Amino acid sequence: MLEDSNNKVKNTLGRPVDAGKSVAIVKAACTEFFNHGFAQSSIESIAARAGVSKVTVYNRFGTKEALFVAAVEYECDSMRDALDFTDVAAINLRDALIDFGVNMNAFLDRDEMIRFERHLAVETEHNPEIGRLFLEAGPRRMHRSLSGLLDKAVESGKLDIDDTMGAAEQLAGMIKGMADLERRMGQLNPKTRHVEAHKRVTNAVDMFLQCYAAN
Amino acid sequence: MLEDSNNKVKNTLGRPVDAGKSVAIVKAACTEFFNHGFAQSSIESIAARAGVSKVTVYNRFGTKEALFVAAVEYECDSMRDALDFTDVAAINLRDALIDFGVNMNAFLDRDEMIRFERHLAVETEHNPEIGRLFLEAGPRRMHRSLSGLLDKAVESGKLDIDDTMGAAEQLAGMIKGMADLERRMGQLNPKTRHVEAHKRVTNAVDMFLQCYAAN
DNA sequence: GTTTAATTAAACGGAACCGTTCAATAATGC
DNA sequence: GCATTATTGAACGGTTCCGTTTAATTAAAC
Repeated sequence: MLEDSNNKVKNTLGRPVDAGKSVAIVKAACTEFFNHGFAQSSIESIAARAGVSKVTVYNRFGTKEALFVAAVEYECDSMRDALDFTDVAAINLRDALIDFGVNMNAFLDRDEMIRFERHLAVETEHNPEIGRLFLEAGPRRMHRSLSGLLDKAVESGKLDIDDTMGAAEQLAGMIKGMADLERRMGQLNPKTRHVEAHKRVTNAVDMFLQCYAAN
Repeated sequence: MLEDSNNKVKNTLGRPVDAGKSVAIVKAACTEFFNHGFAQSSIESIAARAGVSKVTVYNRFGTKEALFVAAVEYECDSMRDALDFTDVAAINLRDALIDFGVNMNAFLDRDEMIRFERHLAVETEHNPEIGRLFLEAGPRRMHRSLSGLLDKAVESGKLDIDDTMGAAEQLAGMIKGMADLERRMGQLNPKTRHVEAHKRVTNAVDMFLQCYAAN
């Protein structure tokens, strides 16, 4: 994903490009950007964190904005990789849905993800494209994944749902509940958040199944 | 809410303080802060927008941070005032809930609110207290309001719900759906968002009633 | 008119940062 | 050795901004 050759013909002459440095820069950029925001992050601190000179950063990425976009893309790639709760090996549907919900919550509950979402949302005001990148890499992917799970349950006669995408949206919405907002506003109790989340998930799944279970 | 006298004994001597200026400053601060973020906003542009000298801003609010807090409080006050969909005079419960959902969605769908939420979430990282202020003034208030509406329906025998706060959370979550995220990431189609929202609300309410309607 | 306090414009010191330039050095192929 | 490219450190010009100071002006009470 990180194209290092800069679209140039591979040079056989001179000092070779150290590919690891681009990765180090992007990782450092993620840390800085998604912990302090775009404007608050300086290229120099990113370079320092990456163990690289500022000039190298500019040589590889051109501008601060381009580096930010690269950081977003990198983070989205990580999301894509980490977002495979699809292979739920649960025996019954209820357990599968609860599993999905608990995993989803745990995924969203990580500090990195919270901060990433916060700062990304602000930067979409300057560059809407990165908002689309994020949604495609994460939420929409997860939405389709849950919808697919429901599709299978419909096919096997366990559920009776017309619009599985809509139903998946309902379930995901209930699973998030108010915690989504409380989390983003930094008001989720670290001690009780996991217990509360589990309760919220089971309640949501049970309510959901009560409605959509096939007669 | 805006205390202008600075805890001093009212002066009868000298030039009197122009109370309108504090309001103008806070309003200008809201515009700047919640459109460009804290760090990107300069005291000088706020002062200019308020038609006031920079020194006056510092005389009244002391620091940039204090001004930001004042702006958040002002915005939260506005929220409190605007957040009265309580008096739903709908005849049947379904209409009342749909009304509530549509109003809530319209409230959240305003550009000012979207930007306010975005920038506030980022600033909670530096100052968690403002996150609490926001949640109390807005979301939690609305949550209790919806829960109260459900309570009445339970009392009058229309609904059968043990945990009305939990149920209200479920309904609100479904009403938000994915749109909440899409909106924050700047990917909600301006042309279809209202229609989609209405459909999402009615579907959520119907699903909700199907589950919790008293036998 | 005099006194008192609020307000202003202008300027300042200090800091931070972006993006560039330049000379020096490092790592490769020949 | 030489040629070539990557990389570095240091410095620079330009900009922006914070928070303060100063001298001048304004609006009220007396």
